[in-house]
Amino acid sequence: MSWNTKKAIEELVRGKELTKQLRDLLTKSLTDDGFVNSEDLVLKICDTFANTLSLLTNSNTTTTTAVADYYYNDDLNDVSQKPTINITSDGRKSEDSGDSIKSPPSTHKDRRGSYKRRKCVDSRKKITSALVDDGYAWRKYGQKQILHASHPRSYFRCTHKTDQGCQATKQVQKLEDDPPKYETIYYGHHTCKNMLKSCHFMVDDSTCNNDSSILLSFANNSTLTNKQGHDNPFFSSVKQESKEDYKPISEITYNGSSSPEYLWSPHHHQLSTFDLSSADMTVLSPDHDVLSDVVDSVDLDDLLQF
DNA sequence: CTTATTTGACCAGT
DNA sequence: ACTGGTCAAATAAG
Repeated sequence: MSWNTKKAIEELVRGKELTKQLRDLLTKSLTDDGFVNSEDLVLKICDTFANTLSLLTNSNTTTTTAVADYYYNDDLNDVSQKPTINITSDGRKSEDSGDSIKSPPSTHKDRRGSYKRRKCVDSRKKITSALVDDGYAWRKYGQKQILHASHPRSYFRCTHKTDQGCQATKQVQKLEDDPPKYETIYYGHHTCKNMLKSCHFMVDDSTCNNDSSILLSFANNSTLTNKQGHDNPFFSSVKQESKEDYKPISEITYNGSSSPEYLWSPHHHQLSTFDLSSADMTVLSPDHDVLSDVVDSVDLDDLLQF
């Protein structure tokens, strides 16, 4: 068993334990109104972890390694066999825009644009078929028409930049119209505590070591509805970005060297009913993007610490 | 009222 | 000089 596989199993075990804690938390803190299936839902999440663990531990070495590499690969060039994964590893944000931005520029009143251009930044790229709510609270701070691009690029920073100094940012750009294709590039990592919007949960730090956190996206549309949050409080504050609808995603790319993020897909019907019997080893075949399935309903951020 | 978005200005890197 | 990333005033939304 490869190191990656071992690590994956370790993390899954930990995730499962954390989910159990979340279940306990939910059953205590939530009332029935609007969230009647909370326990059922979390139980399914637990099952997902259990199933994944089972798959990993029972499958052959080749398969598990492939899966693990999907998660942990930090080399952009190693994902050629996985076209939906686009990993970038450009290093760290140069010393930085943060500083130059933050430092209150002497007495000069207008220091707009006073920054250092982004360069060699730790980024994670995702390609989606529609704008996808990743669970974080973002605030748009700019939009720019990019050369040779048919659509403008939007710039977002974490809402908690000012109050918590969270440096996470992202850029979203529409690449194609038909079919719609969006590229989202994430820069930096969320250091804010309260960074999740209500459709996601974050296990309290006290339950995780090393600042690890597990994010869960309750995307089971068989038990929950998502019509602008009218039916379920867990979607109540999910907002749209750039006035465009969030729709199912077709592709996900991320930087495997950092933290895999799983996107919520409100129209994805398979995941919630994922079960071991139907998800036999064929699911793990190299031709099938099992993770894009799993990924659509579970949002794990910073699962990997380094 | 507070908070978020829009949009032109600004500036560093190329 | 051009381009892309950010700022912040103006504006919109809640």
